[in-house]
Amino acid sequence: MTDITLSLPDGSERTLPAGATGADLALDIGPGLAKAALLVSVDGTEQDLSDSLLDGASVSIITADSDEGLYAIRHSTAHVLAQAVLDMWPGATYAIGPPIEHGFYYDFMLPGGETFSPEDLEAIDSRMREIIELDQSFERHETDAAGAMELFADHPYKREIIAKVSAGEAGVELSGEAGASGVLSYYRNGDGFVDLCMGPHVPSTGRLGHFALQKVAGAYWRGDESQPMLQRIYGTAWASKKELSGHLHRLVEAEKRDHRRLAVELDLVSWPESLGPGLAVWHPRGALVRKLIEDYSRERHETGGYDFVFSPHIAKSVLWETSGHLDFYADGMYPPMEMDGATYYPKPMNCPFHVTVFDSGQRSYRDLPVRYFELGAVYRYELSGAIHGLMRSRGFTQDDSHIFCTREQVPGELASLLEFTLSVLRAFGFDDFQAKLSTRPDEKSVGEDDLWEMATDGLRNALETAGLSYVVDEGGGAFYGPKIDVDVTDAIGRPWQLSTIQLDFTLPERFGLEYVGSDGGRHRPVMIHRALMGSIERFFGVLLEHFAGAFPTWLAPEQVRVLPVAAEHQEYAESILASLEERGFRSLVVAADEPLGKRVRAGKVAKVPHILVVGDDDVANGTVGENKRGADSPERDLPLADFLARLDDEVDSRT
RNA sequence: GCCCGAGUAGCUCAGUUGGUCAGAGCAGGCGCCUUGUAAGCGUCAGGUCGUCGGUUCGAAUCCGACCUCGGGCUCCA
Repeated sequence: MTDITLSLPDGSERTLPAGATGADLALDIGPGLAKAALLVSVDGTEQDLSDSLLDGASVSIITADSDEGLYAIRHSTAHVLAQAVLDMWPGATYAIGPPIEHGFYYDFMLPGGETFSPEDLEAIDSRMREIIELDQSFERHETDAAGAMELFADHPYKREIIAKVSAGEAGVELSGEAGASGVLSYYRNGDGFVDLCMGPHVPSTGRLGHFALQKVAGAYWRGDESQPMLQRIYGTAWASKKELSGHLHRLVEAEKRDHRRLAVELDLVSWPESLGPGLAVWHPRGALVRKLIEDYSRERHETGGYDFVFSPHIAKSVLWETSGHLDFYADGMYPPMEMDGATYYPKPMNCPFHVTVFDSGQRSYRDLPVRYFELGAVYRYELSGAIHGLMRSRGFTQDDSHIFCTREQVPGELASLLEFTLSVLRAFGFDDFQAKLSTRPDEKSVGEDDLWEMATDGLRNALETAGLSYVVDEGGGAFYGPKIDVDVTDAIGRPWQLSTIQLDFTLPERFGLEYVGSDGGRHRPVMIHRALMGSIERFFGVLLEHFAGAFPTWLAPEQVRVLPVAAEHQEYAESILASLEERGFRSLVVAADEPLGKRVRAGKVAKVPHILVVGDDDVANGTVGENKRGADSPERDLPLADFLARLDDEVDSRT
């Protein structure tokens, strides 16, 4: 047998005996690497370490430091989960168990439709740790469709997968040649447990262990409501104990930012049970912040070339027939109301109303572009299980705009629109954006191909002009046109989809909109739908989580709290308050009925950005003591004028 | 909508195998304290234990239905 020569990532070459595996290679490079090795990448494809390497291949050893390594850990942990469950529930069958962001899941069907309880999770966890302790190896085997069908004779979901894969219907893109060649792979563990799996896996169960089972949930087979409901177990898995505990800690931190919790704690919003699912009332402090957000939005639109319009909450069915909503969006609409022999629907969108405003008179090309803006409340019938605080509700207020322009104006409008969008979002402290371009859906869409193409190109150009990074979601567009969605990343790295810009050639068509061109002829305008914050309610919720309740000074419902040290300083405190209010700062004096420490704490808990403490020295010198939110220690003897100047700067710069 | 879980004072929660189990802290009212930077002391009031029905001598506790809330239902062997 001759030796084989392999190229390594650093450009060097290494020679090993023929038949050498990835594990041999890792050991040859060094014992440390051998210990850390999980997979081997061969010519860009991840494989098991036990696979023999071919002469001339370009290889690299994959450890938990890479996404691929971490994915293998999660995938293999899911495999152990299935092993434990099938071991503990005779007659149970399993479906799929992929790695996901931060972890993994596995879907099962228990005998007799039994379900998992939280106590079961503990028992499964223990069984998994036993399997890991045994350090069973993951052995890869290959077979053909018939062999696989026999092997998984008792497991209908696996058989369905086998049928699909062997028919080349699924998995081809992702599994590459495995699906296309008709070869099916499965893995067998030390104790005989077998799972259909394209791999690769870590070498043995002993390489796992830093995991936690998190929750049980129902999940439809293939995500399809008409399919059976499977029992899904979610877990998280990491390369080290430290990373696992770090992740669990981050989950706790995220929970602390939950807008539903903060909204109640900070007395902003509440959800009285008597109102119904997803319906909130805004308390004075919450309403104040919301008003500030809306005021800012109106101000920007006013200076941004928009005209304000208003529209009713309901309209007769003919409007929704003309718009196409009843054909394409009926599932998302509230049920109709019968009145005086006519049928009315609550509006799921504002666009048809804005169209009717445009259509109320004759338009000239000299009028275009026309930009209508409305903070318009819309009602959408969301599934009850989808409702979530302010983030997802059945009624919300869009910062909605519809722009009517000529085809020639489209590129310029889109470019300036995107710039406007980003500028408004930046004012609220977001500066990390990710865009998505969604193209024509396969079904349920209207309009001619060339219109879709032109619309899509217009959006793409706007993205490129703005220099925004974006991904393409093929088939993700609305029924009436392609769109751009803009996500922001919040303070703890979570993405939130806020803005949407959608081109629409069909609504002007449906409503027969026209303008008179310079040639004296009649032309059809192009329509652009867009929302920046999307839903004001949801945007408020996102801000609340982003800032963890500590709104920047310009948005804080209470900007300054003045605390007299003792009753004798009350008068001075009130004079400070007068100075603040004179300048429009939202302020409060809390009298010395309670100890200072307690009042400071109350101010901190309420997340007031500035707490002023005033005592004898301040009365004598016209100063204040400032205890600023987030500062390490208070600052004494600050001249009032200096503090006011700082406050002005802070509000002006929106920090 | 479907699966799992939860629902005790305004908030956070305790309540062992059904039998003084209707409690605590915070918040709130009142009084004392007059305070220099994250909880001073005392006292009072607050709940049909989500709702309705059932089992039982007896239910916050067990069973059923409903309501509301939470998690999940696109991540493809």
